[in-house]
Amino acid sequence: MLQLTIIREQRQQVIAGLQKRNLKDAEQLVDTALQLDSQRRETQKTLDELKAQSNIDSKKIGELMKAGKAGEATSLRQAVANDKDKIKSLETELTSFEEKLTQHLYRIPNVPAEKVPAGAGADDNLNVYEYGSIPTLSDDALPHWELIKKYDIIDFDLGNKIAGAGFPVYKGKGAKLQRALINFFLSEAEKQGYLEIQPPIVVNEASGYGTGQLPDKEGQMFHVTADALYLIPTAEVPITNLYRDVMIQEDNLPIKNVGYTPCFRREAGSWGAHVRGLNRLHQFDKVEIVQIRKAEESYATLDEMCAYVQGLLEKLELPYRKLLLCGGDMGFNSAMTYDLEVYAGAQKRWLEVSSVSNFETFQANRLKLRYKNKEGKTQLLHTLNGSALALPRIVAAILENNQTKDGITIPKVLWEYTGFKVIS
RNA sequence: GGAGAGAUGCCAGAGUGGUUGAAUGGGAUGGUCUCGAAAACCGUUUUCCGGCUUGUUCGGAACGAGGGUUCGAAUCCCUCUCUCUCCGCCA
Repeated sequence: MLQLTIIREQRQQVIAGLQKRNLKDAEQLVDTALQLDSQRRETQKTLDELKAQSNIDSKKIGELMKAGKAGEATSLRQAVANDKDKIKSLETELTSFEEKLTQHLYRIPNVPAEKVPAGAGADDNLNVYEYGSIPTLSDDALPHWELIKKYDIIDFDLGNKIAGAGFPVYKGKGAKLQRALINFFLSEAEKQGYLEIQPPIVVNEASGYGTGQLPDKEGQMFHVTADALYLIPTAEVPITNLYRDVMIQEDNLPIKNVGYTPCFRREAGSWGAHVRGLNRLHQFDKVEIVQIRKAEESYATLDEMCAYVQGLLEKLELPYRKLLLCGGDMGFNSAMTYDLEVYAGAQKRWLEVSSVSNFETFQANRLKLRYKNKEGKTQLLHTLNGSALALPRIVAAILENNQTKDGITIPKVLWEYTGFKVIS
């Protein structure tokens, strides 16, 4: 949620920023917020004055009663009673303005950072870096959904039987490869100073609002209605919400957390012909890194986090490219996002395996996540997160790119975690 | 699942319906003292919203949450949430 003070003080910049997201009604969104805000303030002003007078009168009544002059208090009591009705209706009005304002602010996405290019969609993203060479596979190279059958390591039919489409079952070396990747990612993160967190994989409604999944995206989460819980779409939600309503000691900054969790996504309406095999699932595993930083260092941190994720891909010997997302392709909450995509040789496609974002104060404002600086001033912190990494597409790329006549070779760096070097 | 107890500031813990934003103790922090430290003593110590004369300023709000009674509620009433203890069940 954007900070109202910023909308007030930098109206033009906010509008211009939102327009980079290809929002046509940016100006109207901002001005409606400003209008609701000024109505709210006006109402509060009158209300406060009325309450101040009524507080004074009540105090006087108290003094008169103490002094045993109950008779003299009668007329004052009448006056206060009259004001009470006005106060009540003004309070209702104020609450309604506040409610409308909050609901409205929930609908305004974050303002993209200066470096973010304007654009409507994926075509306008900037390819800022490429690593490795595109693998040249023989003509009979198999896509991963064939390879998993050939080696019997991941079974979609079994998953379909016990749960539904998009819930694969990992077997034997397939399961071990999952476990190895998770351990590899967690160990690497720990070496970088991230504290491992194992959070619940369901969250309550307040947490959904805290990180911006709610309102709007409830259709994308599995909802346990009987208990008012949501299955998490990413570890970002529980981990970032650990710091909801928290005033952080400056000495404890920066905060660096890493967590492995299964992730659940309904992916309603996003199934198409090109979404096969592991490319898109309802449940998948992911290791997520989260950082909480002071405003002045958050962009350096964004670079640092990208560099870390890129390092993982390089260790896994996967060719990748790094995209700076344009305004129109960025998530609702983000101020700046880099996507990392690996190349899957048999599908001949780039697959997004990580998305690293700086949310600036957008989440912190909702979360009330703050710290007190050296001057004793309370300030919102910046939140950042990134996948490091999402498993299924990494597995897909490893399977496709590393296939040989004798089986699939496992990247060296994983050997100590898998205990085997080849899937055959 | 059954029975009971409770929820107050950074923590512990008071609080007859009328200067209680809140006693007291602890912690933290500034100062005095000291060569330095401890002790002692004296201060300070929540957050949100609004106004303007942007100030060591004025007003409003907050004692789990939401309602109600009252001129006035931390204090009385109702609903909800959560925590703890005991019993039952159980990985």
